[in-house]
Amino acid sequence: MEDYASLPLFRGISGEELKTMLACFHARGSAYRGGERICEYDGTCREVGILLEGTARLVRIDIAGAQTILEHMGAGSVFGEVLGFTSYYGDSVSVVCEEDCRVLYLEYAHIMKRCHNACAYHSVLVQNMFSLVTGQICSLSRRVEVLSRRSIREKLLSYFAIQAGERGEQEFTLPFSLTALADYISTDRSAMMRELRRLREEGVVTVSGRKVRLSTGGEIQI
Amino acid sequence: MEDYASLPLFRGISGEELKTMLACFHARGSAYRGGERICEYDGTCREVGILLEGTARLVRIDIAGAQTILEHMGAGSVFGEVLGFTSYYGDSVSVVCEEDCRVLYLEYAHIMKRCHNACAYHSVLVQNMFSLVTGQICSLSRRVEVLSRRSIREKLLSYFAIQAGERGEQEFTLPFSLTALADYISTDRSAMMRELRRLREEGVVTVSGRKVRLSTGGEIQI
DNA sequence: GGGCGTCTGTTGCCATTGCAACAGACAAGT
DNA sequence: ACTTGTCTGTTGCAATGGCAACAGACGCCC
Repeated sequence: MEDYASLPLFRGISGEELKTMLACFHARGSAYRGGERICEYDGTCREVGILLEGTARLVRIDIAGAQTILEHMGAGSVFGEVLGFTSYYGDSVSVVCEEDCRVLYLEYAHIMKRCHNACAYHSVLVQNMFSLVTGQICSLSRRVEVLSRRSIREKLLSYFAIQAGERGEQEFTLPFSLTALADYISTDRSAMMRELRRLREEGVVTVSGRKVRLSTGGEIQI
Repeated sequence: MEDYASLPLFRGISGEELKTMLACFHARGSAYRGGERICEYDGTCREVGILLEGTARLVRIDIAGAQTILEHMGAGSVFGEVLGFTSYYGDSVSVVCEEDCRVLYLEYAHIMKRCHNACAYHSVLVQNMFSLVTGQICSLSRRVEVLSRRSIREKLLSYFAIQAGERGEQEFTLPFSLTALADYISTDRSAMMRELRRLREEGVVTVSGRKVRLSTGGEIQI
């Protein structure tokens, strides 16, 4: 049974009940190594994946080969084509493993249909899934908030402010490498480094490695 | 009872049952005029709104007064602070009425809790809500797809390609004014007009008013 | 140790873009 | 008819940012 019960998706569901549910949903597990492609959104995938262990990213690769990270995922994250991301015109969207992953798959149709077994906690699962998806909206809207800024400086400050706000502190550690951060805010890495240096010189932020500290009042002087 | 049954949120729920459910959820209606603020995401709103009639937009206004449209909503759209959007640090997020609106509010807590009345279609409602929220993810991720392009030209072509793809045609009508489009892709309006003219001169697109036509193969030559 | 890959950090150059400041078209309201 | 507001369309100018092309640091594997 493992420790499924500790996953957000199964919160409030007893271990016994979960066991029968997983069978009912045709649950299956898989493991992946770093760099491997977990799945591709090509219109055929009708399952929902739950990341049990490891980290992964949802990336879009366009015709020219340019990559965009759509989402970062850690343990407990859910993904799946049915959850709203779609690919367009030669662009490919796929989930790629970063650190070695273990994934649990559930059939979407079984989650959504009224189950003829009428598992007692079926609706609890749907509600949990709902709150996970809501969390995705939250992180996507944060991304839009950052991307909609006009200059690199504003993008950085907006991103830093959001991070600091989530932690409730003026200091935090980036969940990214700086290279990935440039990707996240969709700018040229060297241009971002340049701007980062200016921010440092002006004393707005202190950056060392992945540690970032906003100077007091730093979030006001946009 | 009106025509609630035709709303995506209530799909599959019979009129009689819906009546008792609405009472159970403490549903209430409101009407708004164009330009009015429907609600503000200030941490106090625990309801889900369903747009019955009219159009509205979800906008963020930052400290400097700059507006960003986070979402466009038509009849059937759901909104609410509990659905994932949040505001940060003096930025205000609110739903603003465009065309005169009628809105139905449901209490989020009642939707999510297992109802002691055990309405038969409670879980259908949750599932419908789930698919609406999934649709929001879809539109947000499209927005990210557009915003993550580096140049105005790429943003426009990416946006056009997505629109054309949704309609399944090379010609379509913008749901926006050009001014709002510049806002959507987060660039300076005049710079966008300039780029639009270049695209027109190069024969990549034909733009007249809000009608846009992509030249055949136009979506390839990014 | 040597090779490989990824990440950080830097610089010069030029196209792109944001900004300010226009002007005309059009609709709605008084 | 006049005002008001919003939308479209344009231009000059300055600065921002993207690109190419570096070099050093670090970890990993053979």
